[in-house]
Amino acid sequence: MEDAVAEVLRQWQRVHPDLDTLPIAVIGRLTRCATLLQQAADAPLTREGLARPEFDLLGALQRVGRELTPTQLARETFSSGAAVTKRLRRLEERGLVERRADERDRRVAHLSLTEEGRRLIARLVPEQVGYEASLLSALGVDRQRDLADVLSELLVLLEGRLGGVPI
Amino acid sequence: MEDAVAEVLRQWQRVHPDLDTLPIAVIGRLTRCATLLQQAADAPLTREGLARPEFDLLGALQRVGRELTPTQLARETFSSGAAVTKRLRRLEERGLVERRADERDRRVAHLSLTEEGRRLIARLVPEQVGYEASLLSALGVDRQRDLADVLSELLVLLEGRLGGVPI
DNA sequence: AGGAAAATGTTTACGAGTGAAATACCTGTT
DNA sequence: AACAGGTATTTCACTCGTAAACATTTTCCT
Repeated sequence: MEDAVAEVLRQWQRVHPDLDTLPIAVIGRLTRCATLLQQAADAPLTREGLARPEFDLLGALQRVGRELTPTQLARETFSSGAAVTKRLRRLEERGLVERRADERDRRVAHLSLTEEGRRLIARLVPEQVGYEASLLSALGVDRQRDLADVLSELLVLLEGRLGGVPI
Repeated sequence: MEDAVAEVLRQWQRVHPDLDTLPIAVIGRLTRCATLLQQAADAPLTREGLARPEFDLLGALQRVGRELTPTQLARETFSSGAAVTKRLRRLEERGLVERRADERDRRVAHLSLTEEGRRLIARLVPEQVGYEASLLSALGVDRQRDLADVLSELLVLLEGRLGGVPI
């Protein structure tokens, strides 16, 4: 069985016979897999009325286990400050996240999960990860580990090259 | 050297000691790599005032080597019909793509590259692919092939499971 | 102390994608 | 011929992310 990118590679090869198509094979498949996974993997979230970026934000608060400022949340979820502001508004309105003012520096806010947010995320994370595992299961655990390892290598290189995240 | 996801995995492990984090290792890294690559890899395109999805559309016309209808373009670029409509409007305004009416069925349109579009894409594709190759080069060609192979396996599985594209 | 510079967070204007509805057209059946 | 049903494409209303501008507050330097 052949994937959807194989035909694309053949087409490019025919039009540009001298072109090295390896980058397309890697990047094309990477972005395609990411798109499909993001669509598919969000089913448990969507049932709870959460979008993936909102889930990521809640998850960040859960996994670091302490309050975070909006800027820290932006770093932690690899997103812009403006995006975090918008997501926080929705999550605060839903009562999943609460805000505490810093008494020393009046610019900064400290965000934490409410009791309800904690309950939701504690229930949702195992469900979500389990569902993701089932999506990947056909690949076999060893093959998944191979994939995670190569991707980790690539990630180090990309983050280094593109000006990694300074602390 | 460690990638940005490794710390996230440790944090989850500490909060949910019984959680199998392999799916996060795979999917988290996959989406993070895809994001970084898409930001980084678009530099040559951006210089020409093209967005990635517009480039993909032009590329599809170039590599199949014949006219395509909007619906075929949507399939070919994995996007929705509405998105194709919007992109076509911009590309037609820029004179890179032209439209021919079907004389038999007056609903359908046939899109093709203009001479200018052909010139642009013929120049841009080798430049773009070369730039992508340089982004990946630190990984080594063999490792890139490994990656492409696992991703191809995964893609087959995902496309099969998520209701692949019937002809 | 005092003002420039930097940092934090929010707001704003805008562009792009989406699903659903709308539009226009074709095809087959009666 | 007429109509039901299906297809191709566009439009619409909406959501979300972004970059840039903004307001506020702190820090730094002299």
